[in-house]
Amino acid sequence: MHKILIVDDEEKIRTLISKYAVFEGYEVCCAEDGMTATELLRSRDFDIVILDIMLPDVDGFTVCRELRKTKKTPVIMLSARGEEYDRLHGFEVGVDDYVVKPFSPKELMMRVAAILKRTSNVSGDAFEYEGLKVDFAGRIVYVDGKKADLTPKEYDLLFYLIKNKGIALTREKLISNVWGYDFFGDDRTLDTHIKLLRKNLGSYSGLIVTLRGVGYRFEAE
Amino acid sequence: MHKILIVDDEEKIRTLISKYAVFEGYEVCCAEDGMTATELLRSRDFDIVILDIMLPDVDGFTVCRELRKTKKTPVIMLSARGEEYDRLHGFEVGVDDYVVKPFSPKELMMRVAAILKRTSNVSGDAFEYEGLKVDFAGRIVYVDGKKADLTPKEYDLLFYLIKNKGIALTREKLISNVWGYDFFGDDRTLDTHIKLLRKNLGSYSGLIVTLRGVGYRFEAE
DNA sequence: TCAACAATCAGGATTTTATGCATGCCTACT
DNA sequence: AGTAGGCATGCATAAAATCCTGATTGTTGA
Repeated sequence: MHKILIVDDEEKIRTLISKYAVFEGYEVCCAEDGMTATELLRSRDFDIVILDIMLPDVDGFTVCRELRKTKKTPVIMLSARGEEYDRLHGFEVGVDDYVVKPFSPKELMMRVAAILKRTSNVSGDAFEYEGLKVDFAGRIVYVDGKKADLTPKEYDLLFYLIKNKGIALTREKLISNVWGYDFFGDDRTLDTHIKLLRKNLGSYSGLIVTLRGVGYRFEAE
Repeated sequence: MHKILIVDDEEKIRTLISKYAVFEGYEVCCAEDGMTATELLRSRDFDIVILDIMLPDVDGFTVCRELRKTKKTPVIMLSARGEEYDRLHGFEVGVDDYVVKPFSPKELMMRVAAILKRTSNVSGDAFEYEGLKVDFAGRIVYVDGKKADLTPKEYDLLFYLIKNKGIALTREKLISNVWGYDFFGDDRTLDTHIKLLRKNLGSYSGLIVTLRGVGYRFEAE
């Protein structure tokens, strides 16, 4: 179950979003000012934050910037109509999406779902799916609790696949991203590494799906 | 052209919205009470419904709830000022957006456009029509929730059809775009792939309409 | 009804991927 | 230095999956 933090000074808005979010099955937590939000974000882990720009004390951007110093929890900004220019500003701070007030709660929930789908499993510095775990910081792969012995290339390949899970990756894309744009090796090279990687993933080898005539796709979910 | 149903008991309101909607190029239909609206919604397909809460017979929520039993046509609710609490009630019923009276017709039209844009099938990287869903990024096709197993050609063909939905595509056009300008294969080749594709689409095979002497057209709506 | 066109079918041809093995490079250790 | 071992790569072959074709059957519209 995903945890959402809703930050807005208007009680009506908080309640509205909250209701929809609970209805969608999320665990909700609210804050009405920037300081409280920052404190909550520091002490607890949320899966996503819905953040109003205009807050009584510090503004939403500051909260976001502060958050970014330690975590990369996804952020959706709520901006009042006519604050469009903030959009550019926001991306520098690391905002994931924008919704302009007055908004449709349904649309907001759709965006939340979209972002969560994109970031689920890949929570910052680790990926986990059933018995498969990848520690990005340590470059360690666990298969059913046991360390799997991946070679550098195998790890790089797996890493790229996971980072783009659910997306059809062409052979070209894989090769140029894992090997480098200047690599002109044999096409079979990729096959071979996929094979080795699959072998190492044991029962999870099926997560790497072959797309004939296209490439591969990593499927977790 | 999108079809709108306007439901309101006040004739003045209906006319006002209607005028703007026609001006924006929508096809408009009106109802002045809940029963008529429900009947219309059942017998015909609209792209969006603008629904007043206060109606002479059943209220807007009931109409919406009834509608939701069979369709997911987007709904914009019109509520009189001071009925804010209804907002919270609305989510249970599946309302997409709210507009408080008195409203600016321009704003209403903007919201209509926003919702239509968001719900009109091809929303960026996915296509959805009833139980048929195509995830373009992942090259995955879902038929009634289940993954369909398309071959590369089948997928390419479907993709091209969807990207050009509503447009009559000649055989030549299809072949040169899906196979390549230099392909001089048999005409049966296209037939065969259409057949296989239809088979994979199951109950949605009818979306691919045969145009005798011309080619095919993908129809979603 | 007839002619034109589309749908269907099955199997051989073709394309693409998987696999196993050999090679050569690089690093670490002796 | 020399050497062993690990790793990336390339190739040959095996195994699939997918495509295409031509004959045949079914359907449509004038």
